[in-house]
Amino acid sequence: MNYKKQLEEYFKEVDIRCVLGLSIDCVIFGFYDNQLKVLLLRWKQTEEWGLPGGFIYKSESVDVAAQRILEERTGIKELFLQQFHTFGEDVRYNRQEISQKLSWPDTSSRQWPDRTVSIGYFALVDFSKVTPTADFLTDECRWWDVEKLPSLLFDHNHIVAVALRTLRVQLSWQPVGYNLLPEKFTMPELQRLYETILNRPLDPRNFSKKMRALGIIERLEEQRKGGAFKSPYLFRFNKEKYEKALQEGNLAFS
Amino acid sequence: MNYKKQLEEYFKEVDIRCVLGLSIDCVIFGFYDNQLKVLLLRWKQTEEWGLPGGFIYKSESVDVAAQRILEERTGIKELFLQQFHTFGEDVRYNRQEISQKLSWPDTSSRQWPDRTVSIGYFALVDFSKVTPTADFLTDECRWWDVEKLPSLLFDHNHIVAVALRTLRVQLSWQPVGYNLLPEKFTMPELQRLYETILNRPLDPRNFSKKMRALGIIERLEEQRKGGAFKSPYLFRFNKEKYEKALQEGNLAFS
DNA sequence: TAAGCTTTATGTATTCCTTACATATTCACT
DNA sequence: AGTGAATATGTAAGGAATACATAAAGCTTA
Repeated sequence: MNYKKQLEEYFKEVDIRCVLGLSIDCVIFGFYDNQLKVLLLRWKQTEEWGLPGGFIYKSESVDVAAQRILEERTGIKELFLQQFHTFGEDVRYNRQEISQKLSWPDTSSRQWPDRTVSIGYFALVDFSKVTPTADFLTDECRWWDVEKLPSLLFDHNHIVAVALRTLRVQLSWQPVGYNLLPEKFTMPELQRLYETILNRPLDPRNFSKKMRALGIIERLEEQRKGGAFKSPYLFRFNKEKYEKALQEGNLAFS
Repeated sequence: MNYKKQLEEYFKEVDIRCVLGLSIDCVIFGFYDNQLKVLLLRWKQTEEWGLPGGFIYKSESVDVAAQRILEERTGIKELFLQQFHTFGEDVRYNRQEISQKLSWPDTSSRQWPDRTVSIGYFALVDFSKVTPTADFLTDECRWWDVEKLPSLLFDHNHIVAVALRTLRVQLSWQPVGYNLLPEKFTMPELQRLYETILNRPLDPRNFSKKMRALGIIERLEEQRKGGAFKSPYLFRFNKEKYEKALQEGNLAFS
């Protein structure tokens, strides 16, 4: 089988070029249709889904590896990317089960150690800018509603849960959410984003007041037409003001 | 030289028993004399200081390894211990320089890869409960004022800086500071702790009000005698109330 | 083209939290 | 008994968070 051969080659390459026993897993968040989405890959010739991930070259910074993996496996460049936790349980998952599910070739000749420690990164991306594309290891790549994930490979459900918790905490600290929206967005869109991530309804008057008080977004004259209702104004995130507010410490959101 | 032999043996053991290319570094914070302290070790036959650290057994959870290392190298059990960052730069430090400084034996025969990725943990301990003790790799173990650290081995100054930043953020989020104080403490002691970590003065009336409003400490009838001044009341941290407040989300401190 | 439906935009009163600020008290020491 | 040093504490003002309701806009469709 061609794929199996490819996989063997890949593992051989990894064993030679990469740091043994370490991997990177990326939780890529996007926002669409008022839902927080996660980008998942379906492994070739299986119905098994998992997070995009990969390995670290022997003389490569882990941060750079995370960026590279993200780019290799999703085509996304320049995004909000942050390390959030390193997963080092002694038993992260049933290795035999995984090997079976993915029809992995016999790995007994590999250099790879029994246990893999994985460094978790999460990314926030503009949903509209991503074209999910499967790569040589996978048959399919698509967004999944974070609330409706299937049972994932490895300990990836757990990793997503930790990433999500981290995202929630971060959102209360600094307005990272902008990274999930296109350049121009409306106030209701922003509110939906917050409501979705924080998982609770927010009052539109208070939300608008608070967001505008932060002084890091600016209202454009443009409005978004097309809906069967009053056209909302468009806003834009102002990075300079954001950096300034960051330095001055006026950034908390509760 | 006996020590050099010991070191060789140790490295050999590590190569056999431990996960290759991964290490753990612990930043142990204590509080004394109104100063935030960090526990450092001086390597044998050198004047070089570094963080306590170690390696992970092949089938050991990284969290457990961190606890074990802490216990092995400081005698401390049961403490607040938390993973805060994984350091995976391609060049974390000048390896040759380190090898020279520590008079390491020739390591060319080792299994160990060129680059080590280190998982950082920070610990908060009751200063009075720790008896700094050097181990077989070190000549001396003592507390250093976090503001007056010497130039440390590896990238340990950087690791301490990141740990400190994390601690500051955490302190604004939840009252982790209790872990740095003995069971009974006075309000001024608690205030000094916060002032030290946050690096700014706080108003005693407001501080007391706020702390008591959190509802997680209780005032005892006891007072601390001995100073040439009004005896302060003793307080105790109430863990049950704390857990409850945590669940209800009433824990932020700004 | 008018009515209807849906969504957006917005102000005010109340409460709560944060901040600023000064003095009386206690205890040991002399 | 007086002194010095640290502790304990209340109140007023300002700012932020919350609760709450209605008018206007834009498309649909009758």
